[in-house]
Amino acid sequence: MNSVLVRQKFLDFFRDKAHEIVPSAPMVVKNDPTLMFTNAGMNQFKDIFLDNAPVKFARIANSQKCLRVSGKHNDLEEVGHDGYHHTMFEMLGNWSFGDYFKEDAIRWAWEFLTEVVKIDKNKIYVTIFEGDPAEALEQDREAYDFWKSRIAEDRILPGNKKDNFWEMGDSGPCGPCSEIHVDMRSDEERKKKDGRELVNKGDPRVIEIWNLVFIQYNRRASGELELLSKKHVDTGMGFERLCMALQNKTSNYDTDVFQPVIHEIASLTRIPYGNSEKTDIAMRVVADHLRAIAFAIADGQLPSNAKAGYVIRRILRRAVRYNYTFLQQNKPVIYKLLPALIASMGNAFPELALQRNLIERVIFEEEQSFLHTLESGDKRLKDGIELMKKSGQQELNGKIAFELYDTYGFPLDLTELILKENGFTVNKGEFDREMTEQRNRSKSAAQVESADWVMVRPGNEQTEFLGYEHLRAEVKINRYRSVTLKDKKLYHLVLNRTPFYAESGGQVGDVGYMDDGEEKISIVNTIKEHGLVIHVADKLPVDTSAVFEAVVTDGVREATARNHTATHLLHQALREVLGSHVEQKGSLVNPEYLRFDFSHFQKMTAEEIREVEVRVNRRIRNSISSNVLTEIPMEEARKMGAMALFGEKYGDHVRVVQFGDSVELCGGTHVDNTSRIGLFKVVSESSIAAGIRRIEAVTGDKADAWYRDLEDKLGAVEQLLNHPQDMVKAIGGLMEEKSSLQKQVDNFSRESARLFKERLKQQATVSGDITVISALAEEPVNDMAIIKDIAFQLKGEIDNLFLVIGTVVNDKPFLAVALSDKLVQEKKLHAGEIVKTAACEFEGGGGGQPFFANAGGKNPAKLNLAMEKALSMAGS
RNA sequence: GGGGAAUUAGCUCAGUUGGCUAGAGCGAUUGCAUGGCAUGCAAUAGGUCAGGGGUUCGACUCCCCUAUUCUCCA
Repeated sequence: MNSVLVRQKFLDFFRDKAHEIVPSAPMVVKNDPTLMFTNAGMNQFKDIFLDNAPVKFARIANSQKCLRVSGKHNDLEEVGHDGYHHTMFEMLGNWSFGDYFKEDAIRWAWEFLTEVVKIDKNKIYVTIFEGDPAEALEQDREAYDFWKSRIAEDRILPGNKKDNFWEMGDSGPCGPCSEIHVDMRSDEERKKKDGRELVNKGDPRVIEIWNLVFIQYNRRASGELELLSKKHVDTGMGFERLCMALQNKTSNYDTDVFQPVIHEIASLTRIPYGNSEKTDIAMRVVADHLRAIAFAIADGQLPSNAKAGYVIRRILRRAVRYNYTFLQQNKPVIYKLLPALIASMGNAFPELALQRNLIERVIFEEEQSFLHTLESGDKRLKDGIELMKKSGQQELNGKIAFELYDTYGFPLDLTELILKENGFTVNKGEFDREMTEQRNRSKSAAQVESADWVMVRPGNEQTEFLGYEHLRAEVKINRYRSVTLKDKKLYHLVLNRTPFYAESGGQVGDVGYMDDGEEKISIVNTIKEHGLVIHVADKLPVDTSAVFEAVVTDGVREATARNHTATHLLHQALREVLGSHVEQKGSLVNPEYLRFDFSHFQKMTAEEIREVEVRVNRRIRNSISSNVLTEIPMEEARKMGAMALFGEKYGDHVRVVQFGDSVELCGGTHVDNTSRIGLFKVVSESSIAAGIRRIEAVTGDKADAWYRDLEDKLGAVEQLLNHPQDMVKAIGGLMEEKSSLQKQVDNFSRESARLFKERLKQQATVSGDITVISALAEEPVNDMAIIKDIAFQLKGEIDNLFLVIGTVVNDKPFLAVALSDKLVQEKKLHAGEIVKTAACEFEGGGGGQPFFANAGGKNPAKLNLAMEKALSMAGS
């Protein structure tokens, strides 16, 4: 059964059981500080489990793109070495929100596996939670009984808390789970050893394919468990594993999910798959990572140097590293695999084909830059090896290996490999110590402690957002908690209603204050977390049950709104001027300025930027009123021509913001008429990644200020030039004049230097076999650069020269000594030493090379003494 | 969020206790050679040593701040 059909059958099956089929949420998580990527199917329903969002459908099923590369689930280093670990994978899941529970979940899982996709019942084992005395939890008897009626009791295995009790995090919803395992071994092997002994024992052929989680508890921050009133089902089945089982393969990579890409790698590298263990691992790594990166980029997460973007970059780099070391590819090649990936997954995920050009360019550029990193690390390591050869060391200092890794991004295993090729080893103990230290530093720096929510007005009513119309409102506190990070203590307040806009969609959160007549609490930021609008305050009100007046700082909000509306107009103008390939890739809107990142492949020309400005400003002057539609079904919004990003959440009713022909899905705050923006000015256009450009612009007062600043500068220049008729011409004339004067000055100083040099030559006295010259340099040759120049010239012209020149610049004495090479060698004289000793005379210091040195001091009156001192050292 | 590092010619990079007249390769320009090209030979131009402060007689080099980039940890 091919993979496309498997996915389809799963969704069809649950559709028949009255489940709503929803699309995969984006792999990149927005608005959840605790998570960078979707790492399980349940992520997009977290708000429902936490009871922060209403249930729209009680039964849901889908296939969710997941990425496990950071945090609790981190499989990155395992990928490729076996047949079943992945960074990105699809999770098939069915959910019940307060609807069906253990019985139906178990019945349908069994029915799907044994009747729809027809897995042999005799190869299936299930596990149930065995209980945990420490938590006072009993064995999950219910699950056991429901299984008992379907499967032989000796195939129902008890599992411990680690395997069979699922928790979302340190706190939150949790509950026992029941796993379904399939024994994929051959008949003979199965006869030899009972499969039940291999369940959860790491045997790659006896694998868990489905986990049914029964959410019935909530864990409090204190660690206590409380029973939930509404129970939920959360299941997850690894799509790739299921395909492997159904296609009777020994590895996920042998299924039709990966084989097209692996074939392509084999043909590009001219190494057949199956050639050797090492090259096979590398090909699996590349195939897996390509998928993860391509989907991440399609979901809008570009590789970068921090946070989520950096995680993506690291995945790509791991692929490049394997490609480089084991497949001998030292040129970018991974980007060439995209067509193969699109051929196998493009149907289920159209975003891949639509963004192909961008994805290829980004991957190409990243490959190139990392290959460069590897090259320079390689060079650095080879330098270290040369040193070891000279000193006869056998083992590379672990600190050096760590430095290579930590600072230059050079992987340890590559260091070890190269050392081994040269007959050396590395001290891994030292390396690990450095690594542990690094970890501890980070941990102590990133400590955030959130206390339990204190419910002031229980009932979890949704916060009503009033901010589109109002900047102040009477509000009450629903709940609050304290948050401690490092030495700072802040308070999170959730209100029944609020005029404050929470940071979202690139627009920063509102600031302002809350006042109950007794005290004024300032709100320093507003953020969104798990569907809650959180007002961040620096102190807790004395009376949390009071009625407050909540007030948003309005000048700031108005400035932000101007920038947000201007962002929409900019987006529209860019598409008109550059073409419809322009897509939003990131946006920041704050009171100061706006920043807009978009896909485009060349630097914008000055004319294009100007044209964009003209178009935006024209629309501002046309005074276009806003037309905001709320609660519009997604389909309708698309019909209106709304520019939307991929992967809105399921069943979403969206808000559409329209200014004339500019139609966007947007939850942000806007001005009611474009004329309120006043003025728009692009202040910079730059590149932030391959195929992505960034525009920064200002509006309103800030744009005024920009032009005023320019005016001031021009005014100042004009004044300096005595108000010429044509400023450009005047400056051009000045520049020309300057360069001709400069030439004259150069000639003069060259001439005075030449004269000075001639004078010095005439002053030369011969003492023994040494030609001594000593002189004071005065205007216009009292310049150390000129003196140096003359000294080097004389050194070339006179044999056995001993030259001492003194001068005074800005009331400070200077001394230069030049010796011909012969004197240095034969008489063991050293200008640096001479100058150092002589400089003591005028309270200074100096140094230099044996043949030329200079010194400076503080007391110009003693310059003569210093020169004499220097001369006295001529020896002879 | 924390640690480490980098920023030198158009590009890629050297510059080892603070003083080597800031260099190399590629590229650019010019001239010469060749019927033309690949190319070869020769010469020339090109630098606020990221920006700002400090220490010092003297800073590309040491210290502090800022910006940008890279990298590791979370």
